[in-house]
Amino acid sequence: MTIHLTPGRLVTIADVARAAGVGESTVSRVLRGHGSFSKKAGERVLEAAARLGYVPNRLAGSLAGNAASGGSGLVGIIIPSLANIVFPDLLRGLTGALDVTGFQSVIGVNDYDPEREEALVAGLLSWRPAALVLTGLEHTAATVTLLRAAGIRIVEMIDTDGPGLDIVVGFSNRAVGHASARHLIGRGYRRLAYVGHDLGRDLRAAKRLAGFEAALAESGLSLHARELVEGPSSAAAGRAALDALMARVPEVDAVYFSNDDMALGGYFCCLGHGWTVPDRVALFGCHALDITASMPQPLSTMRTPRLEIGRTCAERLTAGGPPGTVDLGFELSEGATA
Amino acid sequence: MTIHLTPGRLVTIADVARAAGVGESTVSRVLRGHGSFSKKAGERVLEAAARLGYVPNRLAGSLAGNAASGGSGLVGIIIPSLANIVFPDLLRGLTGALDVTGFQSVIGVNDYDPEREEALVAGLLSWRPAALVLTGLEHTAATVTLLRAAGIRIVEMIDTDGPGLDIVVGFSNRAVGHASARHLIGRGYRRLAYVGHDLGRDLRAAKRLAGFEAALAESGLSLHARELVEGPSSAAAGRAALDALMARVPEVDAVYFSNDDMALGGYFCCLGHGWTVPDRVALFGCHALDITASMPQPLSTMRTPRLEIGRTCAERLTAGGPPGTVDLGFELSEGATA
DNA sequence: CATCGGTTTGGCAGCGCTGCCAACAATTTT
DNA sequence: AAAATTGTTGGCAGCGCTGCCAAACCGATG
Repeated sequence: MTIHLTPGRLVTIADVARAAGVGESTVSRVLRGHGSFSKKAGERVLEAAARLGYVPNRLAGSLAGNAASGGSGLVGIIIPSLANIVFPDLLRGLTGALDVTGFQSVIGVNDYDPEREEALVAGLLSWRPAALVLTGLEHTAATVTLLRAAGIRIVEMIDTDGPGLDIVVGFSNRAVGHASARHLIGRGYRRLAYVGHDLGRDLRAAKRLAGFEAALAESGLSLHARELVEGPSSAAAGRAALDALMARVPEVDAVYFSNDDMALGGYFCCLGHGWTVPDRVALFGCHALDITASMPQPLSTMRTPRLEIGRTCAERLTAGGPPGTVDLGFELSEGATA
Repeated sequence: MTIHLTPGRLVTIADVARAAGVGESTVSRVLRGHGSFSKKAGERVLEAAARLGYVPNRLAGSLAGNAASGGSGLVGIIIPSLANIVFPDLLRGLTGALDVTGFQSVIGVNDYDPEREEALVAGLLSWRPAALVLTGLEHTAATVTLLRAAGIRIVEMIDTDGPGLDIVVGFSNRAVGHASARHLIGRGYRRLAYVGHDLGRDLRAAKRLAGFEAALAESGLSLHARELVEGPSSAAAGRAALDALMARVPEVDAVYFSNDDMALGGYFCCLGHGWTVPDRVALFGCHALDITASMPQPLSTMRTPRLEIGRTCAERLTAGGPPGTVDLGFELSEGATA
């Protein structure tokens, strides 16, 4: 049982109406700047609301007003993780743009688990959000059913490799992997390895690897080795994995990492062993995290437009345009490690 | 039996009641497992709800139940930034623990701006959250008024250096700074400098510096130099700042950074210059970010219990205990850079 | 002074749900 | 067999707000 610091009822629109000597509807009109009202009524309402410390109850507002039509002014957001700065970046873009338009963000974290996503979608829908933002294109059948029945805008962000439900904003992870391989091949590397984290869960990383391998195949090459670690991406995992990989297949001349934090760990591994980068081994990451630009040798990686993705999601959601995919692309960050 | 629904309208409890051949209250009772109902009624309701794809409307539920009972099942969270992994970590602890108890998190980011925090508090309160979680102890007078009037649980997290409004969960930033200085002094460093970011905005960092300087004073020392950069903490800022600092006051033998990411940037600076750490200059950070544990020389820093803070906030919020401060402390992460 | 277009206003019916209560059914007790 | 007990059930009044509508009001016009 929650202890209330101050007892009693909160101030309602009826209280304000009484205090201002007007009707409830007038208060509502004044407070939302909707419809017409006299200057005098406006002043009295504003004064009374301020004096009483009125805070509108959007729960009630949403129930009454938009029940059938629009939505509640809440936008549900589901991301797979908060541990990898990539997702807070998306969130940053989203909340920044959403705030401006008066929407609040309700977030859920599904730990890369589709079942968990399903539960979160159901939970979020119960708040009758104006829209839902999901990460990636892969969802359970039940999730899709829920989403379809909800009748609201859906955005799937980050990944454009496949059909979306409504609006899709991101970039092609396959193309990122492909371009990364092209870059490494262009630099003359031939014994390429992959170091990554849990591919069964991080499907975007899996798509990047698929694109990477496809590009290799086009050049008559194939992946020389791979080292996968359990669990999420991290510098520690990247360091340990590169360590194991190089012990096992020392002839590897370039490594593609699933993520910049993995690659940073790899770089630390090289520093620890005294290996020169990129001569002993070249390193290539993904996402261009801020940190990796400050390395003594800036990491060679792909800059993905995470903030813009978030921002664009918010815009499309509120703009009311047609469904479709927005590909925001990516950009080589040349660096000095590959 | 086929139920005809008006297109556009979502399934309501009344639809389920009709389909199951029971009353609305029975549906409500079954769906929430509240009160008593027969096994048969339970089955029919569950079947009908599943068949129709019923998703409860918590907006309506909260409105109805809110009068006496406590809150909407929404918890508002305000953090200063998403760019620094410290705050996503807090969020992770919070949402993780909140999810389990059926609460949803509504988040706001105030960019270290108290005015913005005030606006966010007002906005969040309009959703009648069951509780509000803020970062730090410093708020505008208007924010405090709003918070007091809201009559809900308030948690202020991360900082325990001062009086809180209700529940406070965190650690003493002053003590962190103090202990960091003690460590450096104990190691024999005497020409200590500080490298930090915008202190006017990040008040916790300012408190750490105050504690640091206090410890120096106790040992008859004082800060030998300081280098402050505009804007938020980042590796790039740390690198640039250490660079500038060492050019200006090369005799410095140890540097205390406002944050681990700044310290990481400092380490990169040293690597770039070929300075041995800690012999040429010792580095000490704050927060023990995962990344810094994987450095060739693990960073010397203070581990702050961010996940636990988030988790504890969630627990206290839902537990209904008395107001008070929970100091979760911190821990030296000895590392090899100081 | 009655009439008229326009503006301003308050009352009231919901929005979907829950809590309460009275009614009813299914037991058990006497 | 009647009474007392326990277990179920549906109806209905709100929760605070908004949208709609008819009424009241305004100055200006004929």
